[in-house]
Amino acid sequence: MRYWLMKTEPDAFSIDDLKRLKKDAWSGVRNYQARNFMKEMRLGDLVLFYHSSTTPPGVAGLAKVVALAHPDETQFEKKGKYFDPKATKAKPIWHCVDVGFVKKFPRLIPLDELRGVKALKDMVLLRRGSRLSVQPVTEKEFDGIIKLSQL
DNA sequence: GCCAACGTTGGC
DNA sequence: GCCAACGTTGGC
Repeated sequence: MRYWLMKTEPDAFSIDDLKRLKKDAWSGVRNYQARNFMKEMRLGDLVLFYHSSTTPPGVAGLAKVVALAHPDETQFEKKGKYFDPKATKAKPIWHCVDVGFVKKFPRLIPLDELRGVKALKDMVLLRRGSRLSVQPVTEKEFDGIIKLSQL
């Protein structure tokens, strides 16, 4: 079992949206590194659900991988924001996993609070200039965040 | 294959 | 809205 963190702007898709839909495809990722991490995901992997561009930004809840990486349909939608003219059905470029709702944390854990926690000091999220929207998280980091969520 | 220009991310 | 960081594009 591995652990991950995935960022989203809650105006576009929030933990409450996932709760309502129960599960959804994590479409729209257009960064190769982030895509490659999704390809590594296995069923049941747990995902920290991160809200970005909010005041404050932070970890909002927990999701899990419910479908392995598959072609991201939005790359084929000509009128869509995520259309990629280089992609074909035979040779898709972008893939995404499906994530299922697990829980919304009783409180949002602000980014600023994560910075102060020793066990989290090496988190990808906290590295300077890390804009990666899909990131691996170590078990130690994951456990640390779960603990914080219960404070 | 270099690298300048450009676009995007995301905290502040 | 600003801007630092950094990925991508495209001319050469």
